Amino acid sequence: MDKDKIDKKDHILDVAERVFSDKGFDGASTRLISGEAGVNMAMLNYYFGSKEGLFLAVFQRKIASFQNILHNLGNDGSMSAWTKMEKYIEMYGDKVVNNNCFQKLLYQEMGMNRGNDLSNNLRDMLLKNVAELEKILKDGITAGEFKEDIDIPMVIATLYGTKNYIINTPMMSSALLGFDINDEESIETKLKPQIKSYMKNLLKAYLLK
Amino acid sequence: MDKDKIDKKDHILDVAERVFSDKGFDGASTRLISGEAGVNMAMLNYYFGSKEGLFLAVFQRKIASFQNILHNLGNDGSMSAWTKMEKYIEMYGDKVVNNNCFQKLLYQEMGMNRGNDLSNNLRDMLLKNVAELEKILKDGITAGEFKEDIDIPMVIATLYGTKNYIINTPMMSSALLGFDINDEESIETKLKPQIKSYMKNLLKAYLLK
DNA sequence: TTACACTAATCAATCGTTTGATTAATTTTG
DNA sequence: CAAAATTAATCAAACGATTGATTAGTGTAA
Repeated sequence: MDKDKIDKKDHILDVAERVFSDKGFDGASTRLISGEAGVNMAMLNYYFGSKEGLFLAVFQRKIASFQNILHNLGNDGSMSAWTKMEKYIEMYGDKVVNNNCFQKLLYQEMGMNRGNDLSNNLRDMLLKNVAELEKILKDGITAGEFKEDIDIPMVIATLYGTKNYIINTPMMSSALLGFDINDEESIETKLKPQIKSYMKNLLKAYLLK
Repeated sequence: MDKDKIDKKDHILDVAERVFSDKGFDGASTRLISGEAGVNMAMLNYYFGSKEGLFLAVFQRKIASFQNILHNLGNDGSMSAWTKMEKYIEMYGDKVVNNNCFQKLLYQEMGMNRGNDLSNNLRDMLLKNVAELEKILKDGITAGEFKEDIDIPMVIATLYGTKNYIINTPMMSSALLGFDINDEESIETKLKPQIKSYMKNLLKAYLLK
């Protein structure tokens, strides 16, 4: 069946996503990926053309799902700007845990100075999400809800930077927070509530008049 | 002269620091590093034993200088907790620009899940810096200067995370901020003042009663 | 001479990729 | 329908290139 093929490709992508995010692009060999996925090495090239093609496919699979999640939020006129921010924080707090291995991979690659198209694609993708945030913040200012002198780009850097710091340096954040960042239950019961609550308080204090 | 040897080693370390931070450990080949440094490939092993030894040496050279910078701050009783925080932010804002290529390398390596001793050493080193911040924040609470329900680990994550986000993903932050993050003059005249001012305002709103 | 600094050449290992052969599945043909 | 032809999926083996590392030898200064 065709279904099996898709499942198999998907399985390879799952494994590749994990291995890439652990070892980085250069550190993850095709032998390791194929080995962990339980498929023949040649299948990677058969399906994805090349190692870079596989890497790209890992991202492209996710990009679509990220695309239109946020767009509805910014254009909803019935909510106050701050309520939108709270919704945004809620969503982003959930994304932290669900896709933390992909998020790690994403920002790892963004940090590299590869001349690839990939880097540009990723940047544009992220900028779309960021644009929604910008819109919410600007609307909040013009509506008189937020202070006029808030630093929008920096707020965005804080929002994503705080999250990245926690999930990208688990050794540090585990020691800081007092529980294991890599443990799924701890993430669900401790990290998610904590980061949501903190971020709301932090931004409430900074943004609201 | 022995001086020449030291200068040469130092030159190699400078180059290695930059190349490692650009390409990552696995992506940076010894041929590339030696080529950019203008030395024979074998000199890397001659001086540093191995590629990993070179990598380690890049860090060890910096670690010492980071060690005792912050310690004086926490134990100065004459300053208020908030003044200490401001001093901390000033210092950290300067560090952003001066060592941004090393900082990138540092957190790149911290993100990797290598079982190395290096990762543990780096974590311990960073935790020492973090401990000073923790002390300032705790003292501020007991002194009645800061709110009692502030989330100390999260504040630290925000402080370092915001900085890391900006310097580790220059493609994103350049687009966000509207100027080139990699341009030294822009960093000096724009980024440094902006990040200092923002971080003070942000934390003032969140920390102070 | 002796110890050190340095180089070109070379090493085995591993890299990503390609190959030719084999099997499984599908389509076409009689 | 059944046989033949075609395509897709999979594999072990090997490819050339590159990796980090080592060697044997050259030059140099004390």
